[in-house]
Amino acid sequence: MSKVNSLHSQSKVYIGIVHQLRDMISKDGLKQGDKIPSERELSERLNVGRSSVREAFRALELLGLIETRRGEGTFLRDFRDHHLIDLLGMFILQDQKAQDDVKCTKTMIEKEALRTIFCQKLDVSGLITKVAENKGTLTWREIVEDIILVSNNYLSHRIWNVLNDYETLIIGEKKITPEIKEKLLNLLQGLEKQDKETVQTAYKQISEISDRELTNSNIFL
Amino acid sequence: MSKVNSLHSQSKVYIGIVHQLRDMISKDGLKQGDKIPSERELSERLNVGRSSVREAFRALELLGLIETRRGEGTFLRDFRDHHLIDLLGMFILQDQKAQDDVKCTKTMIEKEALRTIFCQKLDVSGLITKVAENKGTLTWREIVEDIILVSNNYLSHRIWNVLNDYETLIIGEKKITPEIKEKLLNLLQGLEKQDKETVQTAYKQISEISDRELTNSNIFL
DNA sequence: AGAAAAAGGTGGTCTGACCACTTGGATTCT
DNA sequence: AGAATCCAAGTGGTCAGACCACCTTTTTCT
Repeated sequence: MSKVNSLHSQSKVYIGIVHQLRDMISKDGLKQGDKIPSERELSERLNVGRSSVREAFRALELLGLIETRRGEGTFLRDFRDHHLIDLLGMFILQDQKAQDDVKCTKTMIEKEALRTIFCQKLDVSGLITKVAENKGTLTWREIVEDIILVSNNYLSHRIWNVLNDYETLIIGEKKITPEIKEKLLNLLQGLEKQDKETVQTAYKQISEISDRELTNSNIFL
Repeated sequence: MSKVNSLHSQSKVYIGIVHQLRDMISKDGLKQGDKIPSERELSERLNVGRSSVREAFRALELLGLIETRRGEGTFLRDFRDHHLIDLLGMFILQDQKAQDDVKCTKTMIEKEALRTIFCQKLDVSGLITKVAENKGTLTWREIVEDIILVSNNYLSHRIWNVLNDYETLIIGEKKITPEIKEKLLNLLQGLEKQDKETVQTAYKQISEISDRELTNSNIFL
């Protein structure tokens, strides 16, 4: 009984429920979109009050990890869908230093991804095709995300996503101009041909172009 | 009345409360450490049930935005102290690949910190003294943390901390052997003398030593 | 004055009661 | 039989009230 308190000795019940939930998810192999036991059932199963279950649910909901639908139930959400950033942005927006940190860290991840792709000679031919054939539907985010995905570090990808969300919230979406597209192709081809110089130059150029636009956007803040 | 629902038409009350809280914080100029009105008071002021206030509080608490102390009250936390990543980690980092990703990402942050320190010629003399005079009380974590702090990217620091916690949990704490201490001093002095070669060599050596020990530890997993 | 006890405030939790909404099966109509 | 309707059960959303445990402050007792 009351596994909630036995395993994770923390005081708060709702924290215990969060942990239980996580265990339950991994043990039962629940995937995104699957249904989670109802509040009432959980409260019985775990010997806790329904309100405590709700507290845990609401916390996870705000984090974007679950989704509740009135009259239907509670469901696991696609982890990629987090709206963490709305929240964070809502509370942190003011801090200029934090914004700089976000930019630095994001850049770091991007560079590292490029480095990894370069050093491990990972295949980017698909990406080149994608960019080359693009007819305007491609977003900047999508491309950079693809690049990071090729580098095959899911964690970095997640962090980058969070940071990008945050930045987008403040600055807005970056557009792909023909100019950027060209540099982007240079960069990708540089990766493919193992041409370090080209990659570095292209990346630097893209950064400069972006910064130029960012500065413009910033005026309005 | 019920400002909660009037302004932000969203259905859920607790979401409205989160927004109200945000407004309240910026309007009253609350800083980290300041006390937030009690659950009972808020529930009266906003014409909502106390349980709804609690749901909002628990969500913000899990996000690390507020802190509650039984018998005392609820307080604002350092916004930059969010444990977003902890949460993500808790739910996402479960397999071997994820662990590799953690190591890569952690290394990336460390390297970037070194790069920043090197390029911006930041001062590490204090660190050198600290390491040199160390009488065994210094932990590996502390040193690397200091290095990252010198690079002055708080966000990276937070992420690194989380990743390090995660790794420590799985692998255990790294010790500082005389061998590592020596390489560490080389590295720091390299930074100070703007000697790129020394820094790179030292970092590589330290990595190798660490990996050797990590491999040993891993046997027991 | 100092120590001990009581009072008041605060978060932590549970219970029970409604409400609003969705769903699916039973009922009714054609 | 088939289609449209209705209704009961299940689920989340919210509230009110009751305790408990804990901390601080005040009062009381010595």
